[in-house]
Amino acid sequence: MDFSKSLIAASSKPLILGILQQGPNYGYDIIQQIKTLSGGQLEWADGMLYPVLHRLEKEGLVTSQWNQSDNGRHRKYYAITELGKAAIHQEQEHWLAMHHVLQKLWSLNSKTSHG
Amino acid sequence: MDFSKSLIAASSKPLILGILQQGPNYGYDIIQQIKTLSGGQLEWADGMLYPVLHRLEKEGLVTSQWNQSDNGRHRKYYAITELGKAAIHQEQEHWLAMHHVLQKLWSLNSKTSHG
DNA sequence: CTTTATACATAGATAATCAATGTATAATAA
DNA sequence: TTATTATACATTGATTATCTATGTATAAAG
Repeated sequence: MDFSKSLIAASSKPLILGILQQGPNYGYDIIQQIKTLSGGQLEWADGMLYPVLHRLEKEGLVTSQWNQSDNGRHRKYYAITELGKAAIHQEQEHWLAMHHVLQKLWSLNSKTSHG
Repeated sequence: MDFSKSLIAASSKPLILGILQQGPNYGYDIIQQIKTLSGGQLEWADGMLYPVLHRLEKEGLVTSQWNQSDNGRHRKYYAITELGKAAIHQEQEHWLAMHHVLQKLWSLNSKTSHG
């Protein structure tokens, strides 16, 4: 689909926080979930995700913890904080507000402009 | 409302192109329209708008033309091109696709997670 | 020992907002 | 004339973000 950088940027925070609201998760699986959720439209590279996770952690919206999986591979599990849950609501409000502005504009333009 | 930079960035292109689809317009008035459309939530500074307009022109999505207004002040009117109209559709598709991904995620999280 | 999948991390190029600043015209007020 | 406010366009510089490329490491399959 080739989404623009800016749209990816605008969605990364609510997307990741939203996934973590379902339970703690680690980077590699978050990428798979994003792909699944979007029906294959969004394919994040790992080099994209980790800097975002580190930023969210720095902002106090998530915490991280190293854990061993069944396989013996080490995984860094991220969990959402209370601050992170509040941020989800804020992100959701902002997104919906912008969505309504765009919808209003699109509805204006879909009407024939004579009358 | 204090929208994030990234959300402003993601909306700037569809917002401006959408406004210009209603007819040619100039920078100062586009800012007023954005404010009106958003119910006062979005207040763009002129230093934000003009670089975006220049970028859109460089991309061939809009054209510009100097005109005198009734007052005698000179205004640069921007008009959307055919390429610009096509870009609107693309922007709209991308926005809606992302919107549906987020909505799916939010609907998952609004359900109680025991069952 | 090679390849593939999993798993995390950083560096550097590129691109974008946005506050601050500058130029200029017209109207209003002293 | 001078000052202020609203209109109108433009650029600079600080900051912030993606995202490709690259690196490290473990485990399984062959």
